[in-house]
Amino acid sequence: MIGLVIPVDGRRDRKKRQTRDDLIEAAALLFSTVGFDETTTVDVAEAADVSQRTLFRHFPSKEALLYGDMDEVHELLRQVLAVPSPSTPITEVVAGAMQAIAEEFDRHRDRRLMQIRLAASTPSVSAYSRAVLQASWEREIIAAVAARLGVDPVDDPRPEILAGASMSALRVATRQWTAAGGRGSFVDIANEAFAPIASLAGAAPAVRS
Amino acid sequence: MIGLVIPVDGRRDRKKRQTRDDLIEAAALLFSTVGFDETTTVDVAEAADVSQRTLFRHFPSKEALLYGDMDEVHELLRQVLAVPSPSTPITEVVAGAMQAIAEEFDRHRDRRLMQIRLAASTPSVSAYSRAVLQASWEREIIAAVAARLGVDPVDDPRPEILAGASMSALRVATRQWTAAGGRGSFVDIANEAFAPIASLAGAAPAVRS
DNA sequence: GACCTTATGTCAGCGACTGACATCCGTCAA
DNA sequence: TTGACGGATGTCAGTCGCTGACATAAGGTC
Repeated sequence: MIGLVIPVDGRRDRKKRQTRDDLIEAAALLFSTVGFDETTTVDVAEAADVSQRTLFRHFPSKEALLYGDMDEVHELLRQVLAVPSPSTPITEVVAGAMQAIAEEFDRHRDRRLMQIRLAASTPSVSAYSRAVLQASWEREIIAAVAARLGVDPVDDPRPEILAGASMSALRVATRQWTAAGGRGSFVDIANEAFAPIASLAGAAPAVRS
Repeated sequence: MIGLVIPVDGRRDRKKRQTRDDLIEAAALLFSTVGFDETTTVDVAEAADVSQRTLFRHFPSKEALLYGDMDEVHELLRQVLAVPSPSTPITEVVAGAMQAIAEEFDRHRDRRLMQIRLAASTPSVSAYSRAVLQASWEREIIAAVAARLGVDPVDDPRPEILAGASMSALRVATRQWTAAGGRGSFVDIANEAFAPIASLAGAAPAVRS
């Protein structure tokens, strides 16, 4: 009976969530079978049995629709990066972020592989992945590293450099993962790609002039 | 008379080049005064006294039009990164690339500042800058570093990590530059942002397992 | 001067995305 | 239960980036 104490989202919110999920699933199916550019947003809307206008009320763009289930990754990142202990080496802070993302990718292997493959073959998707998704993850990492170092990320370039390096390692890992046909643990691949950064502990001294 | 030996581009090529330049200049003026989103491609085409169709024969997108003069930067990069001496530390390879880009930005200060400001305020421009422009520079750096290390950039993540870190430093520098109102030497700002990477010489051991 | 090439104009059209308005249906209070 | 409110959706018309197809004009070549 405990669960009932919490007023679970009402029917309205559930229905909204449902159409959103329907759209994401319909898009995933069509994009992966027909192709991203070959599928129109009207196609997706009809497959989800809603109007195109509704689709664009739920997602700001066709690309955002493809990555509609990425909120989870962002939320995970935020949790993992929250309150980094002042004694934690910064390389471990970013390593934790990489680990969290990689584990999530392993958990949703098929979906993530599909998205990575589409990004590799479709320029607009690739741009969105880099400039919107990865950039937002990067900002989380920058904020966390800056907080851990006690510096202002606008003045001190180190948080952003470290975050950028990590995102590069992540991109290498995803490329290797798909090259291997998605076989094996992505966590392992990501860890190896991240190794050159992990081994930097203690490097990168202060740069104040 | 020596110059005449070289068959300078004929009238046709000169005219083509001219309309291309006209489009770039018309776009720069309109984008910086009216705004990027507020200016239509038809507006730019008319300001350059050509048809919209001609505009899209010269540039693949509105964003590419804004950055129509970036070929030079890419060409510069390619030259600076060509044939890195086997004795050059890799941090100096990327430092040279950063230096080349920064000097070019100082040479075309006003134009670059305008582009950076538009990227900071317009999402689609920001995405293009990151995912197309910077990504292409990154690829040049990756190739050069990989060649210098004698490794395959698909297997070894270090070239891409180093390139990604450099691009992050560049982004920090451009942000600091515009925050300072574009005053001062961008080369100096870029050098300082790059310092944490420059001081890594010798770090990042091999990662082969 | 005839012939091919190529840059440009014109036109029609597709598809992503948006504002405006109507409608329908949860929600909640009377 | 009912009725009022609000938010989710549908419909419609429109803007704008971008493209294919075809015609034209001008440059380059023999």
